[in-house]
Amino acid sequence: MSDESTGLPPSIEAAWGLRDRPARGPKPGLSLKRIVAAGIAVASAEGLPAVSMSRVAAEVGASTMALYRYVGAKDELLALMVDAAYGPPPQAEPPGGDWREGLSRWAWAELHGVLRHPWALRVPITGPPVTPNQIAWLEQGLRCLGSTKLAESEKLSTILLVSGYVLRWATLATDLGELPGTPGAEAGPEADGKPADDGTAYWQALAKVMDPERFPAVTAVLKAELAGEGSDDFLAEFVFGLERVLDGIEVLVKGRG
Amino acid sequence: MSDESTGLPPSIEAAWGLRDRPARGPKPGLSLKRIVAAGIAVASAEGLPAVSMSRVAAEVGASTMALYRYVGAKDELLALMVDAAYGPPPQAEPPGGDWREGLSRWAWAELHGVLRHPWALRVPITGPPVTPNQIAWLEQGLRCLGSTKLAESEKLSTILLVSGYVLRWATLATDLGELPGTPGAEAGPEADGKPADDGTAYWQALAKVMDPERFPAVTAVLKAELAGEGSDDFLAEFVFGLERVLDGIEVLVKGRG
DNA sequence: TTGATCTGCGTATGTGGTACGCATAATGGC
DNA sequence: GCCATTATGCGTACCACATACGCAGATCAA
Repeated sequence: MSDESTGLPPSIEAAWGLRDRPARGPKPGLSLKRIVAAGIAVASAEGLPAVSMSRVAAEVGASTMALYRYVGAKDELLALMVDAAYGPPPQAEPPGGDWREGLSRWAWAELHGVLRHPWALRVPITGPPVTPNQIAWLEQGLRCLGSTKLAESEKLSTILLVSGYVLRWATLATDLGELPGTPGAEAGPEADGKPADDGTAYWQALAKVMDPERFPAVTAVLKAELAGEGSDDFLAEFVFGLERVLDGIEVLVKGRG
Repeated sequence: MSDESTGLPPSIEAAWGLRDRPARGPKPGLSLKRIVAAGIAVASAEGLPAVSMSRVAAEVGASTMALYRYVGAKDELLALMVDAAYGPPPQAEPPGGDWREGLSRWAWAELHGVLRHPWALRVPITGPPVTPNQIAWLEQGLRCLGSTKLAESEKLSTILLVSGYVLRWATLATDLGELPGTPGAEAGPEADGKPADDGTAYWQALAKVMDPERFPAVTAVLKAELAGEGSDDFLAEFVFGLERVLDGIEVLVKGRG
């Protein structure tokens, strides 16, 4: 039952620093790190769809199949890319500090991370987090709650809640084209003839297909958005939701304090 | 500038009921509805990866290319599948009712929807919602907030917040294998020799790769999870986060009078 | 009836993930 | 120092899949 097999793919174990290089055999000409870095370079420059095994292999100057000595499948490469894109989490507040301040910082750091690597938002989720940096982020988040009296499972749910908000918001924001740096596949933001999308294209399209009488509430929002309320500082909308989440957590924490 | 082009794909416009059938030409032998239903059938029975254009075509007794008379690309088919899976939203509370009660119902309905169609969680997001049912869900959610004094953009953020929580939670829960009905691609939950995953496999794997001294907070959560706290009723964890979200919103709503 | 128009779909193309197996390189044991 | 052992790089497939293109036949306006 408790033997040493983790059930995790070898490349993930390698990312954890397990799996020392075997004694016999030729030295590896590549490294996981280089491959992952190449994948990130491609994704950053040309978007996630451009990341194919052969494209990444070309980037490191190897053949396609050489990569499979380092990762078991493309999914693993993508997972490792996301992990590397996150990088190590920001340092924790001194223990005993304000949990709200800490979680807020943590959320902002995650936001900045995914905005620097928008492609990471498009990587299909294949399972719960198992890579070192992701776990390290989780660790930092949980530590922020160390001074509270929440149960362990509640802390986990709380972190999940905050992180979920950040990722969802970032995804929608990049979807709406309100942010730079999300090349769909090939072209830059305004490489074609059309003017750069200012984020209203979505609402305009909606206005044309929607019956205002059937959808009065959506119509009201739509009008407000087209009138430009709040779009002058799109981060203000992020702050709004984040404060809501933290308020909700605070209600609970104080109730236990 | 405001001509009649929506910029949306024809199949999406068709889902909105625009685009009457042209007068000339043979009658279509298929329909969007049938194609989408076939896609859902395949996804439900064999998982999202099994949904290929040829597989869906076989399901409706047509050739692969016939589908392209109805949808412009596979992405559109997936979007329409998700829309159909959501279906119409639950009926709104009588106007003026309690917003919290309404939003809570709304969140539960969404949860039940995605648990009935777990594959929908795996459909890659390609843009903001533009399909009729998705907009209808948005409408219902916004209406719940009709009795509050929130600004329009705040209402939108609020709905995004709640929906984001539901979807993230459902995704993680299905990832952990705690739920039935998520066939990865081919096999049922326990088709191979191994016993059905009770949801602890993830935590056990983590325990083996993680250094407890570097990750004390994660280790604490892990121990609690392995000890079985809360896993007896996995929906309790959903409730926890949902109540946090609603509490946070309530703080704001009450602050506005 | 005739021609415009639209449908179903056969064919073909390109791309991408990945199984398999061989030649080659490094190492440990003798 | 020689050889069995063990890894590595990678060439060669294979297969699945999305989708461009174009033709034949159906359908209806005139």
